[in-house]
Amino acid sequence: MTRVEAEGLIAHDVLAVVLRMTPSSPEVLLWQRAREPHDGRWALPGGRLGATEDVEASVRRHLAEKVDLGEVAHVEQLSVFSDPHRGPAPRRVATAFLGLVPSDADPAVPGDTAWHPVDALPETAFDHGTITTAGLDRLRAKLSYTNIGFALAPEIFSISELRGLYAAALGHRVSATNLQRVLTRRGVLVPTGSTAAPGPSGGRPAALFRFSERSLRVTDPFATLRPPDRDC
Amino acid sequence: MTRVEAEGLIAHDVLAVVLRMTPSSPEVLLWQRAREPHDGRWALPGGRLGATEDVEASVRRHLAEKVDLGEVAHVEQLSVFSDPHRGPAPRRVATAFLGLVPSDADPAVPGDTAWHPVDALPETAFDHGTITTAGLDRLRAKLSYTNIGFALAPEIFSISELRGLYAAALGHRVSATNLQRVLTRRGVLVPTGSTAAPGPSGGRPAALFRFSERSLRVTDPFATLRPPDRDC
DNA sequence: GAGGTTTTCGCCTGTTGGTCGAAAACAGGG
DNA sequence: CCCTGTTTTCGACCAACAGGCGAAAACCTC
Repeated sequence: MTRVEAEGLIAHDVLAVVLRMTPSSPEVLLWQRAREPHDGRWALPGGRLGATEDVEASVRRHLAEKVDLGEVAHVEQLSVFSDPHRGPAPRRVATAFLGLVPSDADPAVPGDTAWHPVDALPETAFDHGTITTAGLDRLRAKLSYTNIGFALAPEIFSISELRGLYAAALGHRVSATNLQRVLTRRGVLVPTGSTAAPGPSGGRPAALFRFSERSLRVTDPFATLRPPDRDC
Repeated sequence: MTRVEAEGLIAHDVLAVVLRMTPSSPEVLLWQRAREPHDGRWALPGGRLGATEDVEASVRRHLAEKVDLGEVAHVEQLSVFSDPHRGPAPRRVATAFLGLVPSDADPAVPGDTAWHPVDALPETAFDHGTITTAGLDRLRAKLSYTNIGFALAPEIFSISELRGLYAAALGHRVSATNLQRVLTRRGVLVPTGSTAAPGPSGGRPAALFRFSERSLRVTDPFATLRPPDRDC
């Protein structure tokens, strides 16, 4: 046992599951390792926690090396991964984050970095496959009771586009009727008044919407067992 | 800068917000520090992450020093607290957990340890007040869409007792009618068939219930925007 | 203008949660 | 033994909400 291990000092990493929706499937941002351990495998972006930053600042700093931070619309903490055998020695503890990139953004990425559909991941390094799944699960859950869709969608979009994004994230079909009604009733979606140009094969032009807020908010009906009389 | 700081090695602690419901208010388990820093202030139970354990195993180990682990019905990870200035140097990162103790348990605790109502906390050490609030917020949210009440209630209980626990945790009155209907419909509550003895002033004897499962489960209606046809 | 395509909107239905009041089941006192 | 007070339970009603369907609207090309 080395001196630092005896003192209980541990290397702390931050990692980000950065997701983007495509018409067919969610994609996660991975980079290919070029050295041992796990040479050649694909890993989540991240790196060491610095001495003067908290974990969120750290993950943003490391993310900036792989993707334009302006394109990342939302970042939130996921969970700590600390199994002593999650990687080869020496031991490393990682705080994982979820990052979301709107579907219309196509940020430039370094040569070792690429988007991979989550249902056909390459061989991943360490426990990064598990962490990716945890990120997607979190997104799916929050789509139901928050306005987190703002981080997947362009500024302006039609209900059809939004339905495609929700369907890709959730993995099942979504009713456009219901989606519009639920999100507008909750006040997360507001009409812009303008309409999009119809497609090449015609069709009624789609009304365009935007999210009322572009930061995370939990919507009301989340809380069953409410206080009486709507107050407290 | 010392050698270990240059290497990015950081002390990692685990902390637990252990909550218990009383008729008047939630209580959190705190112990009084007997040395600097923050000598005399009250702190959450916890300690260093060991070399051969993950964070959950670690928090259970440290918790066992303060309270009988058999009385802790549920433990889950909350969040990482990593502000470089959350305490005096040297820097420490902490993974916080939420622990729940049923209301009928009254575990023996060491002399430096005591339960404190969360609405009248003593002067707390470091950021432990903030962490306590985060724990209570998590509990309140999960009461709505999971069966987490199992960790607050005795094995067998009446609806009135359960209503008291929910009211204490949520901070507002709860309808007994609605609570019973919602929880039984979701299948988290099942009647035992037996009834309790009436109180000293009479009254109809209360039917007794128990939770169908004593491990965390997310209940269905949580997911709005369901897949079509109830399948998929 | 006719036919095809896409989106939008109104209507209906089943489920859920909130509220209220009546009824049930007990104790104690006259 | 009946009446009152107390506590719990249950049924009924209502409002809000999500899911589904089909008609209508608004565009295209031919």
